[in-house]
Amino acid sequence: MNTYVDVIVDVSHSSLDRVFQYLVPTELLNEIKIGMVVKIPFGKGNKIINGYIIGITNKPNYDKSKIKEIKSIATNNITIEAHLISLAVWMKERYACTIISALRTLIPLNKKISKKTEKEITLNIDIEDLQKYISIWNEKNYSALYRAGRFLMDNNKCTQTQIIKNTNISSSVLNNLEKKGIIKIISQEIIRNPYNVSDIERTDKKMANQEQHEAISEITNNLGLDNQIYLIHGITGSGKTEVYMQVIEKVLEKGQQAIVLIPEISLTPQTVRSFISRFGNKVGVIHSRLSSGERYDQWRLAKEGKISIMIGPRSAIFAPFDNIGIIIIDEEHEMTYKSEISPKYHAREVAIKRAQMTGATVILGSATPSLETYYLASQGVYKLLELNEKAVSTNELSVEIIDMREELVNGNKSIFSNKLREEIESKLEKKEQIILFLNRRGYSRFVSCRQCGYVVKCDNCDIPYTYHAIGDKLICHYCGNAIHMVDKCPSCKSKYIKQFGIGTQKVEELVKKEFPQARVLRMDLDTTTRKNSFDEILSRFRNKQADILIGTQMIAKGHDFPSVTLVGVLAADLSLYISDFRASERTFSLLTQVTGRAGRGTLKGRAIIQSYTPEHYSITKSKLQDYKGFYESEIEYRKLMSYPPFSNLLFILLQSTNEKELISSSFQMKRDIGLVADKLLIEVIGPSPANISKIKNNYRRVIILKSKEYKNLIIFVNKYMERLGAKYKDISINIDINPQISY
DNA sequence: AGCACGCCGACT
DNA sequence: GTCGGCGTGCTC
Repeated sequence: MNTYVDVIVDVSHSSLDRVFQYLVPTELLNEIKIGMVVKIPFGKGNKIINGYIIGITNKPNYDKSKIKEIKSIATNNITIEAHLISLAVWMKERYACTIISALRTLIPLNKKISKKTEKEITLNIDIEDLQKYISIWNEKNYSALYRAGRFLMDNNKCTQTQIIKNTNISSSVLNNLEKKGIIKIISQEIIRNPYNVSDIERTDKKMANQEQHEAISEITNNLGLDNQIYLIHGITGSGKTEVYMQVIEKVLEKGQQAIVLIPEISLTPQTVRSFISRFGNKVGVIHSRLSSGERYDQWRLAKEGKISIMIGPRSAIFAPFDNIGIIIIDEEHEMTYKSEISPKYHAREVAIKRAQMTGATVILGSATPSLETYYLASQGVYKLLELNEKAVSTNELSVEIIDMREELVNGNKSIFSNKLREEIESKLEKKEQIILFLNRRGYSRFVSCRQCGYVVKCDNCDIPYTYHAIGDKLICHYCGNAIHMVDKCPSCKSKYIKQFGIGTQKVEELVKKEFPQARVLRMDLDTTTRKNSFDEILSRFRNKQADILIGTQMIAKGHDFPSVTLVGVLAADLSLYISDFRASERTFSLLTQVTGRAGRGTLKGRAIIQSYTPEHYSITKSKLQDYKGFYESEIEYRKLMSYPPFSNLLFILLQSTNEKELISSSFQMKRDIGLVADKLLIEVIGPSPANISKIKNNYRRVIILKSKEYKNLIIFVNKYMERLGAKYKDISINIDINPQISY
């Protein structure tokens, strides 16, 4: 009887996103397995492409005479776990992507994958004989040979790179030594290791405090019993990592594996270090800057069972483990968990799905959980575990909010309040360190009155207007409403109304002017483009080669600077009044994080938050580090406006170089969508200019579809998007469901 | 997607 | 007569 396989072909097109059947040649009968990648002839030209086996059968449901044979098994012998294939199918349904694009994201294929080799040098003669050679070389002034010999005395086994680097010889010297029979050179395959595990000192587990202990036993007692999802809401320094690690220890004892997701390794190096120092070479690390080869090595180690913990960014959720006990998502509120390229999956959602398929437990951890997650925890869908005590006693942090409107009234027009200036001077005098934070991200600007703090907002939406220099206009990005730029405050008639646009560069200039004695470092996207510049700046600051660090949100994450005793937030409002319903959430989270940088050492910490709207709840609640208070206010707003978690948003991004055509097409498309939206319970918002209305000569407009039912948005996409694409083929259409940043 | 087929106009 | 334009349709 013939054996056939169901194959997904490696071509990303919706019309090919279905099963194709192939005949298994007899010589491959015993090798073929579900999850395998095979080479198959495809199409009229019988072009050889990759195919993914997702099923095996004896009864083909296609004309037998037309079924072709598998050519061979793909190199690398990559197979995927069966449940990962189901996961890919789920991703197709959830994210309206092709199965093949889902499969591609979870297999390290289609990239140049090579095994890396390194030459290993071994001494081939006795030490005494080497000693003799060395004296001869010394006598005859063979300096390169002499240096190499001296190095080999101490290291009779080393790699070629090591000896070349340490002795400054060339490889021809090594070849010479090999010819003389003094050394042996063996080419060996090495596993690229992005983190040098052996360099990190091992540490034992710490004593858990009462709270940590309770969390650990709650989770470990229920491991494997159900697919419980936990939310650990733990304040900064409450020791979430210790809880993760002790849970993982139990998981490993059961012979199971763990996946730990972190937002971005370079931002949370300490988390990675502590995992490695606890679990050593059981840990695999995926780094965003890894080459595809390095990535493949980590993947293979997981596949072969040589590691049992995988740490990495969102893609690490696809680690090829076959017996997962726990999936941990640290800083679960971070937006990097949502992929911005197709398939636009959210790692948290995928993690929960994968856990459900495999019976694993999920831990979501954060000091400032996303509204979506905390809402589900409050509804009892997730189990909430709270860590309110500091695990390590740190000094108290006093946070003060400065009303910048008053500063203006008192004649202070500078970006520093009098209080902040005093504090900076005093800390400089005491040789303590200072962080100045200004989140100037993207092009976001808002228009505000310096007299009364009024922010000019759209009448139809609770969204501030965005200033557009072209036409000197104020435009609402949610409904497209536009008014002319105001010349005086609509609220108090003051003429001190203007758009805000101070960035970190300007701050650096002003700091140098006002505090000429201070040594200043600036860290933002512009100063960290070079490789390693990120670490360079951080370590220079940590080594006290500077007094003041000025930076954007990249300095807010879990860095430990024991000598920092003052954090100044120059303009807390910057991230607040951008055209995004998540602005408050992000502001609160950011302020909580950045103020937490002060007082981590033995000295008392202080934070000063400057704001033009100090009464806003995301600012007042961050002063008290009061997440629940913030949540209560924010969830009310979301409910009122019917934003997530009470609805789902589908962003349709339209782009074209032809502005006129784009505008008319966008209105026409809105009408087209309107014809079918009602019966799917979808509300259509827009079209309006995108937040960035033109990028690289492409004009951008957005239509937003809003629905309580996620699946209705998917139905809409599957049923109508292709048709819309065909109708409006001159404009580019991109969709994103529940994006983390508004377009 | 990507390739072959095919049905038309401009050439050797 | 035939070379090559791109519109159409199919891929196990």
